Amino acid sequence: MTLPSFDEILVPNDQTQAREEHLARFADLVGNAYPSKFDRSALSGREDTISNLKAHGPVAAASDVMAQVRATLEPGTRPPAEVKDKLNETLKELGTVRIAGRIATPIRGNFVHLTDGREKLQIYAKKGQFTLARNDGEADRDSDQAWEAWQILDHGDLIGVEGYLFVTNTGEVSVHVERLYFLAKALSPMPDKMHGIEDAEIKQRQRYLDLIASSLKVAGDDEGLSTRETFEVRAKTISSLRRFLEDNGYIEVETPMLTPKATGAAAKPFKTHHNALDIDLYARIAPELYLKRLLVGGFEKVYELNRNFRNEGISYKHNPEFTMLEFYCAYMDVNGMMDFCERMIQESVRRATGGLTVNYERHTIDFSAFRRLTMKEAIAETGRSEPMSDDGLVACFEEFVEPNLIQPTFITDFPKSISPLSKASPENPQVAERFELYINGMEVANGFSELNDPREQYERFVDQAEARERGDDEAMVLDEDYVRALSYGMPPAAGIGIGIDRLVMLLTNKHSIRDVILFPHMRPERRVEQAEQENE
RNA sequence: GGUCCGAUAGCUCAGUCGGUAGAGCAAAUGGCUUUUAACCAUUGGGUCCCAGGUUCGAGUCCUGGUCGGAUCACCA
Repeated sequence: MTLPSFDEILVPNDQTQAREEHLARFADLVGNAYPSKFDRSALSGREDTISNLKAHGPVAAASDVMAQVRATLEPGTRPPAEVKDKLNETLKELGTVRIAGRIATPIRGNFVHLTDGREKLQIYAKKGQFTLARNDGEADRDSDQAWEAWQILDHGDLIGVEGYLFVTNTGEVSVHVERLYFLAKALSPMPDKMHGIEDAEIKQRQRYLDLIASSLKVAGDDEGLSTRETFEVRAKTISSLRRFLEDNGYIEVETPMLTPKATGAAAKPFKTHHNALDIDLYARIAPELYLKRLLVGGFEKVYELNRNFRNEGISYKHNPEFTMLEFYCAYMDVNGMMDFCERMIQESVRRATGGLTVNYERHTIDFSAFRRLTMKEAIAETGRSEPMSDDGLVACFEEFVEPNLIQPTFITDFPKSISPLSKASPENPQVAERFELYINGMEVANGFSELNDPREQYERFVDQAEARERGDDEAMVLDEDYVRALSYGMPPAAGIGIGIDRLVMLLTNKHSIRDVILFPHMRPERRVEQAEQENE
């Protein structure tokens, strides 16, 4: 086996060579170019990250004062010196701040911005007025050597500074550096500060670089959420869903990802092998049957928010692994679940966006009230005649109705034949007590009254097995232990699965699932020589 | 898998009819040193995705391939 060399992984060019030289000089100047820590100060009662200082700390306060002063001035004019001087006295009394971050602008002159990934803060270094801290416990380098060090810092390096806050002539709150710390080197050059990374492949493969680019970007804020903001909304959405469920008495559980049978949904699984047991296992396609075993066991409200794996096509709304929220509530039926789902999604929209409407592509999606239609009613609205067979009904729905369901809509009364885990309606035994939620033509959720009659559940599995015999390789697989579990008595219950990636797409106005997954599935990267060898 | 489009400097992109490989940003050197995306001057930087073909000559035309994007089909 031959491993690639360091130079094959990081191909040297004029930029990396300059940075390597700077790194060597820093190693000499500070003793250790990769120190273990940097303690940030806590002026505002919390660690002085740049974001905290700008949101809650003295930087926020001073910026407010300057903003008020500026509002009284002609655009482009500098704030009066007396205002600035007074503010600077107050800031200096606060004492020393210690902040760390990535150098967000090329070094040019005395000013540089640092970023903590979200916010930027300007720092000012004046020759003769700061020293360079050593990372090996020795005494600081003097101000001449510190100035030498300042000049060989590169765009993207990670540094810490100790100094006092002040306001510049143009009114920007900055840190006057008194002590400079070198924390880590950026050997590779930073992306273009105006354009960032445009190549979708690099954005996805090297998400770290995409995130750096979005934190360095200077202008052009009309392009919607940055990559950073998109994943912050994703995190907020997920935590709001968890909070909502827990406030309503649900507990989070974890059920197997590696399962002996891929069942609980209609999908093709990934197969793997356990060596010690010498058995094949499948990455789960749904946690559903495990969660309902917990209803049998007496957990009345359970949820699981985690990945499912389906060995199928990749598209703007499909990734081989995707995040699904599934939850089950004992003694509730399909109608109760629709009510609950509606309230929960409204809450997550409110948390993510502050309101109940979302602009998505050319549409404004209004989450304030979800429509409810039976599948047949939805087809009738298109003016088409109603197909007779279940398969025809579903095909007609998927082709003519689904793409046009832009506003949040619950579709109910699915054919029982395609709903093997769902209770049949007492009024119409051919119809399942099931719904799917559609938004912007995408299925976002799927829920039903859970079938809890073990004998009927067995018969449904038999029907699925027959469909499989006929060539439907996505028909559901019989789970004997699940039938056995139902035989002990499962309370009447409703359950639902919500596609989190798709929900986040809607909340962030992203049109590809890959834009809301940090590391979406991609073909492995191959170097040219490798590809050539394999082709021979 | 089908169709269409794309790949040129570290990044963002030009490149006309087939005739010496270009710009901005970034980098290096020097100057400036309270600036607000781009300060001034100079310099360096290229497997034009890969392989083959046509041609006196290919970034450009042709064939095959790799990777990516859009879209259609299947799937949540």
